[in-house]
Amino acid sequence: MCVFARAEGLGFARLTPRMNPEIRVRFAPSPTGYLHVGGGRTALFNWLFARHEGGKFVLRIEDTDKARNTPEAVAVILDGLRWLGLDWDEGPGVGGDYGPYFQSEREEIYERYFQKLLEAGCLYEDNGAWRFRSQREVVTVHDIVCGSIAFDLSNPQTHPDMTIRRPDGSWIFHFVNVVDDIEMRISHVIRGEDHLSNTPKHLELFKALGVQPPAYAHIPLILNKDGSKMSKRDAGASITGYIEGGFLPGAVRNYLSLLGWSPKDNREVLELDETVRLFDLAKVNRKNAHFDLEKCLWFNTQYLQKTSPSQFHALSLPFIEKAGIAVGTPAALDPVLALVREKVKTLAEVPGWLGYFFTEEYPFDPQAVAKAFSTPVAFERLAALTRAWDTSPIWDAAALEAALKQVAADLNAKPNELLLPTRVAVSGRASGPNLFPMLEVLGRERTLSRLRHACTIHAPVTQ
RNA sequence: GACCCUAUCGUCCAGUGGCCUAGGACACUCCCCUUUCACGGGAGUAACACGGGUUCGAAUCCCGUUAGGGUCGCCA
Repeated sequence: MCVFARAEGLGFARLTPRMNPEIRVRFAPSPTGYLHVGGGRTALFNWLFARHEGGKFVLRIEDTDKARNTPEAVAVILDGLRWLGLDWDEGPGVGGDYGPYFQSEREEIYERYFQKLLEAGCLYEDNGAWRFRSQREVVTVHDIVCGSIAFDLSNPQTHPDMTIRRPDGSWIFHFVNVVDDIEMRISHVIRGEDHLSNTPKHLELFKALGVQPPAYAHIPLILNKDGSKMSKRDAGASITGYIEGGFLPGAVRNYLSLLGWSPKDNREVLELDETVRLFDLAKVNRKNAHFDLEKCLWFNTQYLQKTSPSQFHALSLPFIEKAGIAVGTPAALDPVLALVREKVKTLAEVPGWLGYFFTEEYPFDPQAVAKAFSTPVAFERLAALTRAWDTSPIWDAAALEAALKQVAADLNAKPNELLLPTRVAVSGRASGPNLFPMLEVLGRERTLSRLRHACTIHAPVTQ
């Protein structure tokens, strides 16, 4: 029998007091090869709580499953958290007083606690594995988010004794999780609601070990927009997807912070320090959230618009380089970026808008060509426009616009009948930045040669 | 199946017994701005799951039903 739990009728009275009044939370991911958006949100809430309370945010890697534990899989998690701006006070890379922070390196600790439970008679062997003998009680979870919930563990059929150690000596999640939370002096466990039903088991372990359990806060899950469970493949499920998709960390952080929590005053675009200031675990709601990529994109545009030109430049550059666009000097890129920045929702969309600024081999969209050059007069007009611009003493947006209007008047055409053909001729497409500023940036030489070239290749072959 | 959680516009959040003929945001529709597409400004469509209670009064409290989610592993 489990003597810790019996303790001559004193029960919880002889529990060891926690020596630290300090707030300490932890994010304890398993290195599965990707960081789930729900995990990112859990980490975020832990981090926000720690920062709000002036406590410590600990990162612990739960890599007891040796099979799929690789350095790459760990790196993905670390990179994702760093990208989101969630710095940890203790954990991989930064150390701390309660390490090591990889479960695979904490073997002796688990062995010690295992012996404790064994000596207390709380364990029994089953086919080589070790099980924890439940006290078969009603265990009540006092949860900051969910309230008090009673779980009746009395029926062994429905609540079998949990296994804590496999025949090969490796450890099971419930056990190491509890041991580490004790050893690392965790004061608040903030995790996904999928763990709520596991919590009574964890509480039994704490009781058997004679340690007062931490406070719990189970936060709602993030599901797909249709309510199904988000898996790796689903859009928006992986933090890496946001990094590669050209999202800004602040935007994703802001969006995720509002899934299950809000400042209660209808504000949505919240700076990080403001979120830290206002974050309140007790005000987290209990309803699962459905993920909406559209809204996340909207946040991204909000944050994108707040970047300075130089920030936008720096942020865009990796995506431009990845797209293989040779931009020449940074100075050549800036004016183009200034034209294009209001058109994009993500950094990944930047290259798509500026390709034709940096090559003469830009493609022509067939639909745009059909629309712009449907009639032979389009070429006459373009030719007249080309002549007028060729002799324009000044090459700036205002001059170009004035000249175009004059040409249109001379030709008895409306100005906007000249705009689309011009745009398609110089860019190959029907939409883009404001035309005249765009031509100003493009420059006289390239604009004129493109106009002539487009007339040559798109003019009717019947002439 | 058992146990647990949840239930306000399509989605995310407000709303904790009377301020609610339910508010904000995303999306959508329309209008304005615009010599493209966007941006921006304005307007609009759209919800208290259902049924019982409690109460002078319920989106708000209670019960049931239904629906969704979670857990029930020698996964984490």
